[in-house]
Amino acid sequence: MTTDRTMTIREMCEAFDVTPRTLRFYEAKELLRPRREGQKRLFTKRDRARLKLILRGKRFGFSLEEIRQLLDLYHMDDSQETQLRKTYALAETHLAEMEAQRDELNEAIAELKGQMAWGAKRLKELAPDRAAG
Amino acid sequence: MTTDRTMTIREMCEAFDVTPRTLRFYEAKELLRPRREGQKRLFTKRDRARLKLILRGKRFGFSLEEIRQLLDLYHMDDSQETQLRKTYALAETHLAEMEAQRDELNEAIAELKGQMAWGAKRLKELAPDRAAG
DNA sequence: CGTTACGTTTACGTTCACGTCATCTTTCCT
DNA sequence: AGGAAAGATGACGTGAACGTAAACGTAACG
Repeated sequence: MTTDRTMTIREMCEAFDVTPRTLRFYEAKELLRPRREGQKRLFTKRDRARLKLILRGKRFGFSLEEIRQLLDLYHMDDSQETQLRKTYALAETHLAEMEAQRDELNEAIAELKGQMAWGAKRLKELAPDRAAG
Repeated sequence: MTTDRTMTIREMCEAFDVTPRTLRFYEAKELLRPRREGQKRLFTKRDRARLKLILRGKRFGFSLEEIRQLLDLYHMDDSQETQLRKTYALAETHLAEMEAQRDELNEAIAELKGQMAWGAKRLKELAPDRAAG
């Protein structure tokens, strides 16, 4: 019983803090494929997993088109070997990108901390009594 | 003698792989302030440092407006204490964001590696002879 | 049985971050 | 002097990622 309830568009919006427009837009761009009950969209557990990945991808600065490609990585099912290899290769590229980004991010964090230490020192000089934080 | 040569717009473009339009756009948005020699822009070491930070910020998904705020962090000079405190507070916020992003990125990397391991296994089953990578 | 709430499609509007002309100086070369 | 090369200033165009408004369906509620 894997909490496989289907959700309405409103429920999705509240759960993920997005607008209906956004979900319909993602569907138009083929990032989501909710089932239909008549006209109405029904979002499954699978859709929720994909949406989670989409939003994460966005936070990392990937475009929706890039994300669309990436989504297949998490749904490599019974594709042909050729397709599977292509997908795998794409995954390697993106993995490298993400690791590079993480490393650069760590550098940036270190630099920023350095600047803040300098700022804290200056604040301390200006007002030795009131703490800096 | 800190390599403090000023550079023309073309030299900047080649050095950072951007277009003239981009540099003029950043200036219009007050992210850069090159000096002028008559009409012509002259980019100093300081401008180069700022541009580097701008491009990095972009890779991390910050908007130009956010980046503009952040740039002050690296140029906290002789501002008033009040201003310095505000800047410092902003830095703390951004630092937290960046650390959160790094952590999430690490998670995502781990997940992706997991998926790739699964894919590699499937490829191995399909063709035990040809290696996967 | 009206209206309120939720859902749909279609279509035009908007913001960000530039790209792409068109048109003008300034400068350097022959 | 004539002309290409580099730089400048508008002004309009563009792609991505939605926002927003109009017009419609339908299902439940008082």
